[in-house]
Amino acid sequence: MTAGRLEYVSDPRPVPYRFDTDATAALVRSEFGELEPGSETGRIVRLAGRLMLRRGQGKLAFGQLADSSGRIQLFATANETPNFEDFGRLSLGDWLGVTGEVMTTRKGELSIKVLDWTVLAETRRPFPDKWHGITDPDTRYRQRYVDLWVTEEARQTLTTRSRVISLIRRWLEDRGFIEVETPVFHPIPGGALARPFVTHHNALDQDMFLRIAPELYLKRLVVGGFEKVFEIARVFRNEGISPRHNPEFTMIELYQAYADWTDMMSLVEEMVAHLATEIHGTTTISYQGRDLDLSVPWRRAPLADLVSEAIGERVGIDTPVDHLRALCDRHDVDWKDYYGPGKLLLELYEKTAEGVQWQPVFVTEYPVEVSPLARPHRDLPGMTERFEAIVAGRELCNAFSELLDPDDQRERFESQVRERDNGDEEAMAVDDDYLRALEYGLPPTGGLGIGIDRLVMLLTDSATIRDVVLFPTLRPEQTEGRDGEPAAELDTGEETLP
RNA sequence: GGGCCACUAGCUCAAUUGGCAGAGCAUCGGACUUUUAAUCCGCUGGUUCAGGGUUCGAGUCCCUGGUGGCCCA
Repeated sequence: MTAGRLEYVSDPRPVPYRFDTDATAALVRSEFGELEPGSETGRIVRLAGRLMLRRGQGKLAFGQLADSSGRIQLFATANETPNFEDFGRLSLGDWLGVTGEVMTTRKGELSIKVLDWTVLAETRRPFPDKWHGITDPDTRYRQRYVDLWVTEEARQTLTTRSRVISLIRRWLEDRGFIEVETPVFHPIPGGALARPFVTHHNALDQDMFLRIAPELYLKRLVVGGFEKVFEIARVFRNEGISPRHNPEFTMIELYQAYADWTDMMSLVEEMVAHLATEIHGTTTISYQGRDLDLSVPWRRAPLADLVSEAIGERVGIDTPVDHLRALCDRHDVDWKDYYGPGKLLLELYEKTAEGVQWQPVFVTEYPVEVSPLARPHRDLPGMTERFEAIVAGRELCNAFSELLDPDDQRERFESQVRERDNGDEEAMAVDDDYLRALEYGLPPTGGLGIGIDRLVMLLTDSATIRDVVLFPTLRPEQTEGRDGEPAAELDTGEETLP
């Protein structure tokens, strides 16, 4: 670390409080991309960014200025650049504000001839190798502020993520959906089968749960008359970390009154095809070296059919429990005594059939037993009008015709409580206020939840969710205080008992 | 939770059979008026993840722990 390096520069000027720019690297390129070698344009521009390459050349110096749009060469001369000696002493990574003339060098490289410059911030820490960057994944995620400068794919992927979310928002708003915000603190965790994070509100002296899904609040809003709503919701699930799981992740959930699950299928496939076209210009993309055809329509296949196909014999919700258990044993699936046929069928599906699907498929007809918020299938007893979209072997979304009947919903909740008593820590609890809302009447409604992180993984060809999350959850670093003492414990304001 | 692998300078990586811890880049000093990861000369820079063990001698072998990656549950 080089502390206070710029104190030794012969003419240190104070770091300004603001710096006006009127150009970016990309703007200069697009406007002057086709200049002949040796051109001088007379056009003066002001831009700012980090110095990422530097080449001293005696009475000349070259550099590369990087901003959020890209990079462009800086050209400094002893005659025309103020404080030329100091310019040559800048470190890779220093932030600069530059005023200069757009020109090309003798070799034809588009450049900014530096006519004035100022340091906007010095880097006290050396930047990573200018060619190799950072390869250690842990360092990349922990020091994303460095990674974004030295790993071009990271910058592009995370920029694409922002773009995807923006496109989704616009696409839904164009279809009459309104965006809402519902509570993150839930008194009762609900809306999904997952273990929550628990926290505590001191003034209310009450435990709260970070939401595992916004579903029940959004359906309350449909009861309240918001006919088309969506929320881009950060949700929190207290489970393991893997290439496909981050404890906090982003879902988009939407609800549409007077619609059913078939409307949700159309909506998903059209929206995803739209996103692929906007991002890639085509609905046929490549993911992890394999083609992925996102063109509408996607295949539809009942869950029981896919299981039957995978295990080579016909099974369904009416297959005897003993036989389903035997099949689970044969396919190395753990089961519990309280599992009914629906749960056994789902476990078999997840073990044998889900991962082998590559092209998009709507897996339809989920058992009532494992779908406590979905409406019973209009034709098939024991089934619900629920589907998941599987793309590249992974769940992309979950959707259904919403369960409307408060009496049925209460029974489903109570069945969940029995599962919890049996030891299933992911089972739901009874939410009386939600039942009260249903008693006021929820109209026929289609609901849908999409995992944004996984969607962005598909659209950016990312192998791990950590590559599409700016700051993925990591174990805390062993930190030290300034004097090498262990860092002070965080004071939570919690009163401790004597 | 289980298995396998990795961890060496700020970054990227070497180090033969267990035998003086090295290079490139960055940093720092110097040369250079058209460079393109510039080039050239020089100087710095190490708790080899931590602790223990074996040994005349450990980056290397053994044990325990840490962090990360991949796979499985």
